[in-house]
Amino acid sequence: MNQAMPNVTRNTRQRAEVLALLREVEGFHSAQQLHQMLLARKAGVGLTTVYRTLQLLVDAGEVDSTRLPGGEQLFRRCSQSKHHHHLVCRDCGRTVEVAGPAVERWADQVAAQHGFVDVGHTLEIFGTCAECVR
Amino acid sequence: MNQAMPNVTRNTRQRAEVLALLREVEGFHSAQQLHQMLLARKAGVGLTTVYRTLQLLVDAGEVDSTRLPGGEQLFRRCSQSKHHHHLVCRDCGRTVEVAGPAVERWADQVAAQHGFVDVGHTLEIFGTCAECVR
DNA sequence: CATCTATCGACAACGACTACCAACACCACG
DNA sequence: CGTGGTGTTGGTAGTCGTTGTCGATAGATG
Ligand SMILES: [Zn+2]
Ligand SMILES: [Zn+2]
Ligand SMILES: [Zn+2]
Ligand SMILES: [Zn+2]
Repeated sequence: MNQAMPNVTRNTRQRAEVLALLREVEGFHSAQQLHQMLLARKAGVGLTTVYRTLQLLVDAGEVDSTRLPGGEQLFRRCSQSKHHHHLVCRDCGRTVEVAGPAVERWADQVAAQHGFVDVGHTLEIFGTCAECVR
Repeated sequence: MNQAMPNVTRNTRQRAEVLALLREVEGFHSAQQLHQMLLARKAGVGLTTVYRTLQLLVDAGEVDSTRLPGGEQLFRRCSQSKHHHHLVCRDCGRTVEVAGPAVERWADQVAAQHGFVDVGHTLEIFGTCAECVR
């Protein structure tokens, strides 16, 4: 007959391609950009699969995601697994990982002062990097 | 003949309606939500105009905007016109306006250290407010 | 190999948002 | 008050990122 247990993650060629690309790429990129790169290297991966794989990786904590002011979602494989934030170039996606212990404390403290619990935060710094200025 | 100076902001009924609504409403709402409210009160304001007016208000610093995790843009008339951030309850949407001069300086300084220019940032603190804990 | 089923992917659909453009209505001026 | 011009409106069509659909495909297990 059969048994119910729809919880197996398969090791497919497409997921390996996406992961390999993310390992070589620097900074944040959109799903569509990554898809274009995969096309360029003749990796056979559909756009839908790119989206799904990225979402899987985000859920698994393997990939960080942020959103452009326009709402577009960007993805990046992060080197650190601990909590940190990003300084991102609006034009080329170059990213610097930054840590601000003082900011973390400030955020928690402000929230506590107002009686908030289970506190989290989002913080992104945007700008144009030195390369893109020229 | 004529003179060139396309920089006059007119005082239209539609803009007054949007502003009046924003004055009565509490917390963050999407453009479409606000449009629905305007429909309900029989104010004749098109969706396009709602979007345009909100963008005007954001540019003028009269209204603050943030983005839902899904990317949808939310708007709120803020009591302060100067730069500040928000502490938002995940459950009820209650919002506290907070200011952190130290954070502002830190963000600009970090960006400058890495050669970034034209720098901006986003910062939101999320949590569960005292009311919603009970 | 055989079989089961998670996964793929081309395409359609969706939702937020914007461009278009002819009709409209502020408002400075006469 | 009229009137002219020009900033503004708004229905509609289109853009764009993202997700749903569903038959075809291909991992994994024995
Ligand atoms: Zn750059
Ligand atoms: Zn943090
Ligand atoms: Zn609450
Ligand atoms: Zn700030």
